[in-house]
Amino acid sequence: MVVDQLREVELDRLFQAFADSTRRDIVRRVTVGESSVSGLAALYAMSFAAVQKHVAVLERASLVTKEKRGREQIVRGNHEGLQKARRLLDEYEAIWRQRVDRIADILAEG
Amino acid sequence: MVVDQLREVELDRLFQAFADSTRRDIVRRVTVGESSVSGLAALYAMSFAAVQKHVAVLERASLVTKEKRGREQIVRGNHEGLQKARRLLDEYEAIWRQRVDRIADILAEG
DNA sequence: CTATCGTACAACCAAATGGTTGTAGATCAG
DNA sequence: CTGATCTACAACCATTTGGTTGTACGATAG
Repeated sequence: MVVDQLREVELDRLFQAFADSTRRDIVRRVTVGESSVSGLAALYAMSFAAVQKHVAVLERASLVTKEKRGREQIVRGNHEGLQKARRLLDEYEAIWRQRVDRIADILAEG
Repeated sequence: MVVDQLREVELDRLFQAFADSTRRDIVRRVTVGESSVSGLAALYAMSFAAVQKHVAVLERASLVTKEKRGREQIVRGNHEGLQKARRLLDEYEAIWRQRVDRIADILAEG
């Protein structure tokens, strides 16, 4: 399925975005309350440009949105991306539970 | 906290492991039913060594276990790693919900 | 015993990642 | 207007990643 290829790329980006502790921290912070890019940059021991790149990665993964306000760029958490990741892991868990149930069935038969 | 640094590295590995569609597929398959490394390798349009590396990444992330059986190496899904990832995303969702609730409270007051 | 199978691992390569510095354009404060 | 602030983006660099091929070795089948 062609559609699923898109979905796979989307998931690649999603999990890739989560695979860095600075980015996870940014998601946490902007979910609690919005912040400018420079506001975020002040929190980490790295350059502004580095933080800017992290925000860009999160934006591409739909985990965060950016909105211009004056000369600042306001970053906010985006629930949708989060839900997508959770839903996938839920699927995996469901598969796992099915397997456990099947084994339980086999044991019950024996 | 020093302990949390370990946890962060662990999470890096976990999400990094999920950030590849081949690896997600492997997790799905070996969760449904165990498989040898060569059995898995036969499924994908890449070399045995490449699949071997993917399995190693999953093993390091505790998403999969390997066990020698004769000359084969049997790969199985590991529920623990999956749960860890889900729990983290649950945390994020909880933070989000708190925020939404807070906004709802503010609106209720107004 | 010998050939084959399944695995491990090293060496190599191209591309992506995570960081840097530097330059330049808006926007705001005084 | 001038200077400071916030952002964007390019160029560069080291390391990691995802793939390859080739070699070696234990376990199994005939």
